[in-house]
Amino acid sequence: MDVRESIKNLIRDSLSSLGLEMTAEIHLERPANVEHGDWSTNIALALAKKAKSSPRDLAVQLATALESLPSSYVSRLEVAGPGFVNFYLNKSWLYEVLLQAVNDGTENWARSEEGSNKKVIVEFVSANPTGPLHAGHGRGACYGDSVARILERSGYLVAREFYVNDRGTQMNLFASSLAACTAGENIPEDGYHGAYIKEWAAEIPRDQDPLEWGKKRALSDQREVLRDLNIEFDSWFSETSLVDSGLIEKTLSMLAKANASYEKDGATWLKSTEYGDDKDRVLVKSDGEYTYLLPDITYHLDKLTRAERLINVWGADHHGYITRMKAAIESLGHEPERLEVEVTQMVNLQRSGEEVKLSKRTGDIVELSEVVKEVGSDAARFTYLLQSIDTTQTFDLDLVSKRVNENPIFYVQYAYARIRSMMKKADEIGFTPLPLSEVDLSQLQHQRELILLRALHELPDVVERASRELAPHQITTWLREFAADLHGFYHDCRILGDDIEPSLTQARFLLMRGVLIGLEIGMDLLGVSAPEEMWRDEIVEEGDG
RNA sequence: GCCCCCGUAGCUCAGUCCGGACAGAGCAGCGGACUUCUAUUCCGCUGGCCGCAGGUUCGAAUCCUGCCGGGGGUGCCA
Repeated sequence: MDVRESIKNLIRDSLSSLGLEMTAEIHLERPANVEHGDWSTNIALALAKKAKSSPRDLAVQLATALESLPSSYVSRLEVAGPGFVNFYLNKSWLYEVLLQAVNDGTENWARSEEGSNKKVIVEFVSANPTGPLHAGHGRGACYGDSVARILERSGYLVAREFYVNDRGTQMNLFASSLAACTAGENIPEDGYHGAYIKEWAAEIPRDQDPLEWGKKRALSDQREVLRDLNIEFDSWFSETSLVDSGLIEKTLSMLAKANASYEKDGATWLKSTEYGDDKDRVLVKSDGEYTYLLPDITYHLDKLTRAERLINVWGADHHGYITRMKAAIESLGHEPERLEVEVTQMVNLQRSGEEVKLSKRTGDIVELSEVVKEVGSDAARFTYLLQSIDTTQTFDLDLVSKRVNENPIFYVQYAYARIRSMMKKADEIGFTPLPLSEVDLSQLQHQRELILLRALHELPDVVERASRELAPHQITTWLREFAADLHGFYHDCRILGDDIEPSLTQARFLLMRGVLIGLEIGMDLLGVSAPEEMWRDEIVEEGDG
């Protein structure tokens, strides 16, 4: 049983011995300050009013009752502040954490069954196949992939999906831009003017259709940079396929039958205002062409047949579509909650302190591939996942590439490399780790060691939270702190050496195995690599280059 | 006008979901620590009316309301 459950049970028993009904969930938290114990509960504060007692008095009563109960964990109790009861535990619970982590290994530690194999489709990027991905797409790409990894570790069956808008107005404009360029004519005013158009136009073989060729060109370009970022999609869902299969027409008749649409001014409209939208939205234009919305609704209906949860990652410029998409889903009898739209705020790219515009249509773009090439895949991913998607991000290429000492990814990777390096050394000098059961973990008494164990214990909670909140930056934050804990330990505590007690070497080596597992899991969830070694010269060259 | 996001240290950001004990970290600045398994490290100091004003609460950075400031959206474009 987890130490937390054990303590909660103690509290529950104590409260009932005091004749108090449990009305609230018992809240156990890790105090921010270590002087406040290993665990703390505010239950006395929460129940004081009901118990017609002062929080402080109630806390004292609770503590007294707790002390009369036997526990293998609790060594000391304390009533503090306005009425907190603080638990000071003996260290066995921390040693259990280490054993558990090492027993489970990277594959299984901090994994949960919370998702109980529910199917979830994470749809992200879904950029139009009309050009390369730009730096802004990188954020959604890294976020979506990391969310998928976190959900997988939380017991979901995850599919990564890319919706390809391979038909419609934008696609036609793209094709005509390419065609115009090939023919040496001016690109239409509302066409695509990016520098890549000229390059691509020059590549088109004479007998090829610009639209089909351009689509393939764009998709392969996008796929390549995503692969560089360590992102692989399970499926690329083509909008055209929805037309071919007749599903779009089917959606249209379903909406009509549900009385969710109507005809006006020669167009077909969705009654989205009935679900809180500002205005009704056009599904079929008066010229008979579909708007983007209708195929998109069809696509979402299809996804609903394939998964229980749909998670979409959209850029901030699409937030207005959430209401209409949910309106469509709900009007056809589905629960709108099954669609969760995560909106990523803008990325402002800087280089030499100068703002760089992202617009694909002005042609003044910084492509994602440039970013990856300049700062590297790991640094790019880590940087994109450094903060909550709710905040506008300033991605400074100079900072992330040149000034490595300001770049947290190296700090974390270096922590990993240091342990690897120590283990290599251990191997060279013929060190043999004892079997788990023979290692005397009570050797681990140093503050640095205990801090590491506490941090390791947090990881499953952090993963659970990241999964619940769809927030990879929780992992990033933990990883940075955990790496700091490791560096502190590494500085103060030697592992190998003639002057170190062999039993202490064994215990610390085991500790390092546990830390390695924690780092590997964290880095895997972010999709960054865990390097065996890192050398200064190498980095300096990379930073200057 | 309406909708979404943000406003916490000089800078970049955690913490806000689910209210608790003196508000944290990195970078920048200042000062220290390498005969050791990697100093890309470590330790210390400096630095905050948590945008403003009310409200709820024993208790608010966190919840509610209203403002102010910044960004984005608001097409029979995607």
